[in-house]
Amino acid sequence: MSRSTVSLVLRGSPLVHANTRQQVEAEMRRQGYVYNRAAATLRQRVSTAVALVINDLSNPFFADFAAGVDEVLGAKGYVTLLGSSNESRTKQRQVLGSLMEHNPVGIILSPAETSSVDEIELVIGKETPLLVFNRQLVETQPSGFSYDFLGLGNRAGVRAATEYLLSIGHRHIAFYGGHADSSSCRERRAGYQDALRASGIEVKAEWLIETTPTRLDARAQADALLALEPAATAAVCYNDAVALGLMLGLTQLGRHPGNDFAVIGFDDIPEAAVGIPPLSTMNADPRARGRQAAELLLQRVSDPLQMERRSVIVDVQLIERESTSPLVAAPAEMAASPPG
Amino acid sequence: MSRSTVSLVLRGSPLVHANTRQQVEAEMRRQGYVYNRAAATLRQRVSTAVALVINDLSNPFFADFAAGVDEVLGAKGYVTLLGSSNESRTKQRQVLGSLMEHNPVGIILSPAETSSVDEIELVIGKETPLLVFNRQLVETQPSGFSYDFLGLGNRAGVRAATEYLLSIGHRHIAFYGGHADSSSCRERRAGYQDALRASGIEVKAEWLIETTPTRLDARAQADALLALEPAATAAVCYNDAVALGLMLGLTQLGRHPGNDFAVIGFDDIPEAAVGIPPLSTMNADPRARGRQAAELLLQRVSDPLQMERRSVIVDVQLIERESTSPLVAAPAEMAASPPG
DNA sequence: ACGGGAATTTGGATCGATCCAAAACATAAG
DNA sequence: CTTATGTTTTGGATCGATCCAAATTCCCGT
Repeated sequence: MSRSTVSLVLRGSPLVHANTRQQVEAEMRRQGYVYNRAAATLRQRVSTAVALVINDLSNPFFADFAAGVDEVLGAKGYVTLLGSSNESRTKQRQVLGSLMEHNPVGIILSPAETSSVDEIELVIGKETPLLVFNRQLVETQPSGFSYDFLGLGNRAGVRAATEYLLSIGHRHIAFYGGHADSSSCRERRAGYQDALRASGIEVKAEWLIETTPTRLDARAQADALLALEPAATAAVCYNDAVALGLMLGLTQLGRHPGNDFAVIGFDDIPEAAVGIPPLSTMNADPRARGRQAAELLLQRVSDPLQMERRSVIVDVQLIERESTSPLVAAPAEMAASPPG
Repeated sequence: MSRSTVSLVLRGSPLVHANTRQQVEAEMRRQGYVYNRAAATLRQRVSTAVALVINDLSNPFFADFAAGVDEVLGAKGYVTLLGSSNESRTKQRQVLGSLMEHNPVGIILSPAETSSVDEIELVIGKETPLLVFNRQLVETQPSGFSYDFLGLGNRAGVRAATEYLLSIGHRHIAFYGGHADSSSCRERRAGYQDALRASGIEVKAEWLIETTPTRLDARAQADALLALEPAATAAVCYNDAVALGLMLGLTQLGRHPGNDFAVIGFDDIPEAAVGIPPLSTMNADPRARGRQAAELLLQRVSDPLQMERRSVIVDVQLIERESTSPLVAAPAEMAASPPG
């Protein structure tokens, strides 16, 4: 019964005799022994931890994503080290630094806005595999640093949303909300412009309305939409939070979204299905994205150098609800489709 | 420049000379050195990790709670080890076991339904401080095992909600939704009964209507409410999901919640504010609860034996919205109204 | 220049698990 | 009984940081 034999039992090695194994296991139970993974990690230089850093955990979209990540990591025997940055690059640096001390085999990062490649590399080094989710990192100078990326089809998705509005007769369509300096907002705007251009409609700057990506601000600035000339009859929104805020704002201004104005969002957060009216939007299935992110990272971990740097863009799906009625006002219809 | 000196620098010890410290720090930067906390933990037998196990991360209530926990832990230099159990006791056991291998200084657990004290103790031992959130653990046999508890004032909260309905004139009030075998549902029902009894109203069994705690089932069973004799004019719901489902169901049955029927929920999830109509509910501020849980646990960690086992119950606050209108078509009597 | 107390540095031993090469044991064949 | 062969077990060395007691250096007053 030497240390070595016990260690073999711990690792489930076939080298130990069945009898010996049983004795050891009995004694472990008797003592209430718990495996010390830190010690194993120290010796083997391979941990079973993965760092997950989220820019905004209280956003259900990212919370769901985190749940998906943890689901897969847990199933494969990894432990999730959680950190949240609250969109602060400083906090993000601290959190990453602190997590790095635990030697994670890889990192899944949903970065704070405007994070740069360099600042991330500085903290995590070149060795630890990194998977970036949702937002591209700002690349100030060409660096040899390589990471995988999982993102939403922002551009294609918003293009589809816009084309849908066009298909039901709208011609005066604004793009509402978001900060022009965030990469996802730029991409979504591009999709909007793609769709309009493809239909031969000129895109005017004043049809791009900026707000902070919150319900509150979106609601406050709703009047900017109605001030357009000619008046907009529909808006493609940066995300659902903005869209819901916009619908509230429009209602307060005496308009009836879903009736005399069409609104479409992005994300399909749970509130979207129960909004007033239920909000049409683009669904990205964040939990599935979380699972996918974990899978991608683990593939990279098992094979750090071989594969090319990957960039996976996932298509989002149109969810038609009542906030997008056809342009020509039809007799009011009863809602028939139950929310998911 | 021996190992020992470097170690002193790492720990920020005042024993090292300023010059030496600078040299060492310069060399660390040059090498891109990262501290190996596993090694330190191994020697000191004190980790900086806290395990956080959540029963349902995709529920915004718990996601927010987790965000609050991580906020405080991160600020105090701890790392959060995340695990989610998806309400499965088996998964919960696995996750706890796996996290224990990382030697956390403490555990914050929002337990899966019907988890027992014994099964938890079996996995985590008697040594690691435990803070249980939201649900009491089932106690099958008296055990010396001790843990702290942070919970919501379910009973007092629902009592307040019910009293509020009474104060605006309702007399036929049902308790709608939830499973009678979950501890939070029992507590909330008790609060409902407290309020009615205090007003001298008899509580009949058929006024307690069970559903699964989901929007879908709550919607499907709405007719059970209207079948009561005399018909209910108001319902206190197990939680917001149930309340929102109920409102949908009532609407489909031709009723108008907030107009000819009062509904009040519990939790104040984000959807509540944008429901049709906006839902009155009891707010528990999950993020603040998360912060509080982290504080409580860290207090215990810093002083494992001294303090008595604590059980903190936090009051929830009434949020008045439009789903609870006063009873208008009341059959006369507006006698002695209960204290507001 | 020298003793002495304070300031600073240092070499082993240690935490718990793993690696590795070698030892001990068992079994079958010659 | 020995050799050969395969099966189990074992003792040191190791990972990186910390602890601790002891050694070294520094600085001051005489």
